[in-house]
Amino acid sequence: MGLSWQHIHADALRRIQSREWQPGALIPNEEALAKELGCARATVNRALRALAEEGWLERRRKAGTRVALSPKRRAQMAIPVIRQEIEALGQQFSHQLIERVTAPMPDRQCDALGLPAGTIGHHVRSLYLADDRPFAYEDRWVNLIAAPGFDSCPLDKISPNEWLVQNAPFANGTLEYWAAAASGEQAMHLDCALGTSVMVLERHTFGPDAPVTAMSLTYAPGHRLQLRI
Amino acid sequence: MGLSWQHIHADALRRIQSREWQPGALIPNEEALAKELGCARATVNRALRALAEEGWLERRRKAGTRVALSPKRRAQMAIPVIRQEIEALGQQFSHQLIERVTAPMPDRQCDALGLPAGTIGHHVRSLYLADDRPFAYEDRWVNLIAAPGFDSCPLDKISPNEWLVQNAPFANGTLEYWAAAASGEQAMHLDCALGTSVMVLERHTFGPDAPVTAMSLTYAPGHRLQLRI
DNA sequence: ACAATTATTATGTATATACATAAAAGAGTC
DNA sequence: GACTCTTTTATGTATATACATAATAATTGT
Repeated sequence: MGLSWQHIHADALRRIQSREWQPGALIPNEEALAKELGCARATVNRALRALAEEGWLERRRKAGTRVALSPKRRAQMAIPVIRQEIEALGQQFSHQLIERVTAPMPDRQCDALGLPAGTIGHHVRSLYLADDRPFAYEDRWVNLIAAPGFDSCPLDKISPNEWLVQNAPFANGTLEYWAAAASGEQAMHLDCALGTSVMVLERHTFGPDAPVTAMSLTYAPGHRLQLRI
Repeated sequence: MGLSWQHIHADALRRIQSREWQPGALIPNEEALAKELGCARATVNRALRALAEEGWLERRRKAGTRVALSPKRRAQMAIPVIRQEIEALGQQFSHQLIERVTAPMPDRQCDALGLPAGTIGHHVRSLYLADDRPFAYEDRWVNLIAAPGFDSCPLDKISPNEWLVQNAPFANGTLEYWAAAASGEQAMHLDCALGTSVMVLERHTFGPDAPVTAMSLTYAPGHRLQLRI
């Protein structure tokens, strides 16, 4: 067998990084590369397609393949699942239910989820702990249409997030982070001073048919969001 | 021709989201699916591989393909290039050089970049503006070995980041966000009160041969980091 | 000169075939 | 049972071939 597509991938990446293929320049076409490297065109295609997905190359039919001008590379992040975040740190995960109640959803959440104002939802506030120290404070509204049974599920052993992951269909969503000053409620539960700088994650989740949940997660001070490139 | 891999992809995704294929369950193998759907195994492979990359499926040789238990899907983020961030908001990008000096790099940056303590670097502090309002404050150390000429490049028209993107080879790096209270220096340049909650991005960039730069970027209050899933 | 049409071409995809490889399952041994 | 070794098997990859498609380049018509 000839070369693997990973070889071609590595070789092409080397040429890009060494500037043998300059930013913006056209590179040889698949057929030429295949001939030069002694493999099939499909193999070259596989390698170049991967490089394009990684942001190193830009490909267009007929126009050819060129090195990305500004390597607008993407960082990838595993969507945070708190239990895993905590266990990855070698700490003990636990959670506490603070309050749960079925009530009309605030306008802000209705808007974000695309639901009519005043839609009834289930509101859950809870606290996640790592080694019994506060890790994050969660404020969540759940659309009972998309997640029937959520209002009557036990939330002592399993966290709201885990119940939803297991029981509600999930298609896509949004994720947004910002820095905020801890509110009184947040400061109390996270065991920090009022106004401490904390990271907030707001997430909206949509199922294939209906919006599922709007969640805001306030991390304890010092939390870091790491992305790998 | 038979079905396209996008068709298979969409059909499989539908089965996952409708829970016809339950989380954790094994799905039929490629050959069976190819036969059922009336296409070649390679086509099924392409579709399932894509779904695995997106986090919906977990595949292992011989063990087969199963629906991801917790769909630990990945969010993707374009690595922030400030000019683009600002121009995407429809605002005018500009930047101001605050100070540049060649000096021994602090231990913290040397450690992070894997350079011996006391390595000489070029230190640049600058401010990015959107419509002439402060957008972010940048504090950057550059390894002159990896980016020769950086200490003598003009930084009035072009920003440090842009110069480096165009002139220094770039292989990989790290990206880390957290919430902090604005320091006096940061508050002054970002035109906010001391201690205001701000988002900080720290980024380390490595070339194929040597570390390139350690950067810390403090965003003006209110900045939001949006990720798409 | 300019618009509309056609030809060309690089990438994109589908297919059959063959073999590689990892990991599970089974067989055999102590 | 615990341990090897072998077999089986689903995914992973490489290949040749054929055709699809989009975008450019060339050509034609006015």
